[in-house]
Amino acid sequence: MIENILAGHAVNAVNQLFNTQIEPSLLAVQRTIPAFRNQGDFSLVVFPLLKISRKSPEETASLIGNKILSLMPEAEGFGVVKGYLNIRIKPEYWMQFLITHQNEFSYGKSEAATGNPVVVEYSSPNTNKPLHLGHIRNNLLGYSVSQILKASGKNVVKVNLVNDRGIHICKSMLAWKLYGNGETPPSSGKKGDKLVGDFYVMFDRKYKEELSALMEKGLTEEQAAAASGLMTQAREMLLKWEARDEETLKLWNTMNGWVYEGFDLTYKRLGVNFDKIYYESQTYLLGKKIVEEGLQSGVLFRKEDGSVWINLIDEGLDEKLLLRSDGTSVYMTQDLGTAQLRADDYNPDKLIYVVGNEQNYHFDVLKLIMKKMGRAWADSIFHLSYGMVELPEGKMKSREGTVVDADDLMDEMIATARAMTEELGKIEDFNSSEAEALYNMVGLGALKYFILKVDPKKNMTFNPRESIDFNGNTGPFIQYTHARIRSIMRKAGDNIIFSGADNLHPSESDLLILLYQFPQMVELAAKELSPSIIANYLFEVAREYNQFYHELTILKEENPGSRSLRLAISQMTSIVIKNGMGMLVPEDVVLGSKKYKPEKNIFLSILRGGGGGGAPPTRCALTISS
RNA sequence: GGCUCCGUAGUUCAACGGAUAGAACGGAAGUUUCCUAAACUUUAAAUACAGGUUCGAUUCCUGUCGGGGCUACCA
Repeated sequence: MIENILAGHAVNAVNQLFNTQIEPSLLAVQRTIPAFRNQGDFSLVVFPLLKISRKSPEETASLIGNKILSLMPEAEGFGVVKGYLNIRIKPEYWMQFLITHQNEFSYGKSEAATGNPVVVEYSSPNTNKPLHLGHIRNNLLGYSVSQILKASGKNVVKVNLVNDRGIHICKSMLAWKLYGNGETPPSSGKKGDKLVGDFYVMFDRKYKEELSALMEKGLTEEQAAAASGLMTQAREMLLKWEARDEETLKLWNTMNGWVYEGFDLTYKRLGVNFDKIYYESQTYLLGKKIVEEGLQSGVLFRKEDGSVWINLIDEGLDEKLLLRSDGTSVYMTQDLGTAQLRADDYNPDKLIYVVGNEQNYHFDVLKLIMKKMGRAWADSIFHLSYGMVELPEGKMKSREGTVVDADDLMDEMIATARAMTEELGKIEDFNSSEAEALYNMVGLGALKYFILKVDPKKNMTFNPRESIDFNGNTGPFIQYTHARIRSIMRKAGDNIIFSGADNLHPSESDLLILLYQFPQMVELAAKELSPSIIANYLFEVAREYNQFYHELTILKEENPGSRSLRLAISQMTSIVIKNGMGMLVPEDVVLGSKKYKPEKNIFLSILRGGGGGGAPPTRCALTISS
C-alpha cells in the first residue's frame, strides 16, 4: 500500500541525506488533512527527524521531499507546511488501482482463511429471560466481530453458551408445573421464550407472596426463606435433575425446547447465527474435574466447610469460590470446563468472549485460574468487554419495568420505518410484500447500524428516533446511498470498464483514496475487534459519495473517460458498502439481494431480507441492573 | 472503603502522541427545469479541572472533581 511505499522511500531518503538508518516506526505517514489537500495526498511528520537533520523543520521537509521525488516514481510533487511534508501521488496511481479492482466483488474480503481458528463466544443469554436491548448489542457485536475476523483472513468459529441448568431453570419449571395448566406456546399464542420467562417471573411473585405470608405469622425473613415450600420444591427439583429423574428431564427438555424456538426467531431477525452451541449441562462436570485437579496440584484449597477456593490476593484480586460447601458448582466452575472444552475442540489462536463489562472481574479471574493451572492457552483468552446500552429516558431497570424487549424493539423500529415512509409518500407503487420488506430493512438496518457504530468499550445511548433518520450517521443514510448507486449502475448497463481518464477531479480522488483504504480499515477493525471502525468508515464513504454525486454528472458526462471513471468509482463504492455492511450484519438484510428486479422503484434494490439460520443459546443475565 | 472503566459542541458519536480537535442531530441561512432532495452547500458551537513527560498531549503519568461497573456459597 502506498503509505508503506512512501514510508520506505522516506527511510531511504533520510539514509541518503543524513547518513542515518532510522526505524520506519519513527515516520508517521497519514492522509493529508483537507485544508492542505492542494499540496498533497499523504503527509509525513518530520519533527522526529530534526535531531538527525540538525536543520529547521521546513528545511528538513524540503530536503526529504526532493529526495523522495527522485526516488519514488509514484510521487509527483510536494509541499511543506511547518514540519509537515505533503506528498502528491500521481493520478495514474489511483486510476491504475481502479482499473485493477473495479470489478472485484470481494474487494476488502480475504478469500482464504489461514491459521488456527479464533473462537468467538457471544449471545449466551439466560434461558429464563427473553432477549432485551442489552442482548442486541451483544449479538450484533459478536456476529460482526466474527465477520470482520473472517474478512481479515481468519478461521472463525462462532459459539454460544447455553445456561440450561441450575436452580433458576427449576424455578420456571416448577411454576409451570404448579400453575401452568399445561400451557404451551401454541395454546397460549406466546413465543416460547416469553412463555417460560413469564413462569420465571411468576415463581418470583408467588415466592414473595409466600414469604410475606410467613413473615406475617411472625417469622423473620431468613426463617421464612428456609420454610418456603416453593423454594424447597425447587431445590428438590434440582436434585432430581442432577439424579437424571426421567420426568424432570422430560419437562426440562420440553421447556428448553420452547425457549430455543423463541430465541431462534429473534436470532433470525437479528441476523445472527452460530457454528456450535455449548451447553452448561455438558460442561459443568468437566469444570468440577478441573477443580479436582487443582486441589491435587495445590493451586486450589478447601476450607473447613468443604468449599473450594483459589487465592488470588498476590495477583491483586481476592479469594474466589469455585465449589460450594455442598459440592455444587458455581458460575465459574462451568466456565473452567467450557474453556477447556473449547481449547480441546479447536486448539484456537484466540478465545474471545463477548460479554458485558460488568463481568470484567469474572474473566480476569478465569484467565488467572487457567494460567495457574498451567494451561498454555490461558493467554489466548480475551474478554471483549462492552459497555451498557441506555435509552434516552435513562437506564433499563427490571424492577421498574423499563427493560426494552428485543422483539418489541424490532417491531417498533419497523413500525417507525413504515410511518416515516408513508409520510413521505415514497413508495406508492409498491405491493404490500415489497413494502413490508422495505420497512424491515430500513427499521432493522437503522437499529443495527446505530448500535455497531459506537466503540464497543463505551457505554452508549440508543435513540430509536435518531437511528432511523435518513440524514446523519445512520444505517438508512448508507442504505440510501447504496440504492442510489445501484440505480445508476442499472441505468448504465452491465459492463462498465474503466481503462483510463485524462484527469482526476478532487471529489473523484478523495473518494478513490477512501476506497483504496478499505482493506486497511478491515485490518484495523480486526486488530481492534471493533465494528465501529467499519461503520464510521462506511458513513464517510457514503457521505463522500453523495458529495461526488451531487457535484459531478455521471451518466450524462460527455467525456467517455470521465464517464467510465465515475461509473467505475460508483461501482467500487457500492462494492465497498456492500462488503463493509456484510462485516456488520448479513448484507442482504440491509442492502437487499439481487433477486429483486427493481424496475419501478429503486428502493427495491435495497430490498429483501434473508437472515441467517438461528440456533439455540447466560452471560447476559446482568446486563441490566436490577 | 478497595479495584476498574469513563468525562470532547446543547445532544449522540470520531480523532496509531502530530497540522487549524472531525462528523451527525438540533439551531441559523441556502440549493430542485439536472443520474432519487430520505440528498447537497454555508454557518455558530466542545477536549471537566490542576500539574507533569514530550519538539508536539483529547490521547501517556499524577492528583482533584463528576459518572458507570465490579467487590455473592447469583449468573
